[in-house]
Amino acid sequence: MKIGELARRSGLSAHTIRYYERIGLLPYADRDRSSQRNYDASMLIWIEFLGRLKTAGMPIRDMLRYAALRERGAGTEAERCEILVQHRERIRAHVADLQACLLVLDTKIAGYGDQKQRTKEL
Amino acid sequence: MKIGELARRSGLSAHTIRYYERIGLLPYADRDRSSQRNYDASMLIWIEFLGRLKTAGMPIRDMLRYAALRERGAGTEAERCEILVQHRERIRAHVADLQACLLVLDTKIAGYGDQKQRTKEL
DNA sequence: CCTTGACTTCGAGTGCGCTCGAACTCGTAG
DNA sequence: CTACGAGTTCGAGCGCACTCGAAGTCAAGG
Repeated sequence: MKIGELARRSGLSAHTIRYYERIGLLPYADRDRSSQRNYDASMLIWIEFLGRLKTAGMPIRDMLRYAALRERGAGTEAERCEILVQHRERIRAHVADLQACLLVLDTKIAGYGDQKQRTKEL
Repeated sequence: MKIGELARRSGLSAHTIRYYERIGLLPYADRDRSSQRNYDASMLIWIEFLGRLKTAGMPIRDMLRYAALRERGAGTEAERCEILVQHRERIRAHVADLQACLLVLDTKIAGYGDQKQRTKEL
């Protein structure tokens, strides 16, 4: 698979894929005789996982640590796991924050609703 | 209250408070004879609410729309309410995304746990 | 042979949300 | 009187995560 197809299938732009390779988030891809990157389907899995981490708010520098350990392969599992566990805690905290915000918004919106109600009643 | 105290009590830096005023997120503050800003406690409430919106991931441009309507006062309630309702939906969607990420992470972490288990057993 | 279009590298530019520093003015305490 | 600390304005700089454009290469189709 060339970069264009990977882009289409992953939802990233080709520019972004090259950028991710440049910074080390994606492994350096094999090139064909005319220097074009050639990917196999497993890259989609990795990109999808990166997308999860991104959605989860993980900064790129942490993804880089994870990606680097992944490149090193066996023997790095404990450290990789540690990164994920730490990030899971951050997400949980963030979800709790968001839920607190939802409460505040519900209250505020209910307040506006009351006003509307009173206006109607006039 | 001068800017330093507001900074201490709100958790923002004085630099950030001035920046927020500059862009219109905080109302233009009254100045004393020597051009120093003078705040009353109600500003803390507003800043705290802005903090909620920020935690909730609202971009500054949307906070600005809300702040502008608030400045205009009465008659803007419906529009303000609309902004909050829309943002509440975005937060809900985001929470759902995060929960999906948590599931993926739990699975991944459990996988690493298994490996650790197997290693122990060797 | 020639065009087309997808690829290559490289470096510069963008948008967001601050963050900082320089140079200045005040009001109060010693 | 003077030194200090807290304030002022202004504009520049920063970190993040892309995003884009220029200039070039290459393989396949008409």
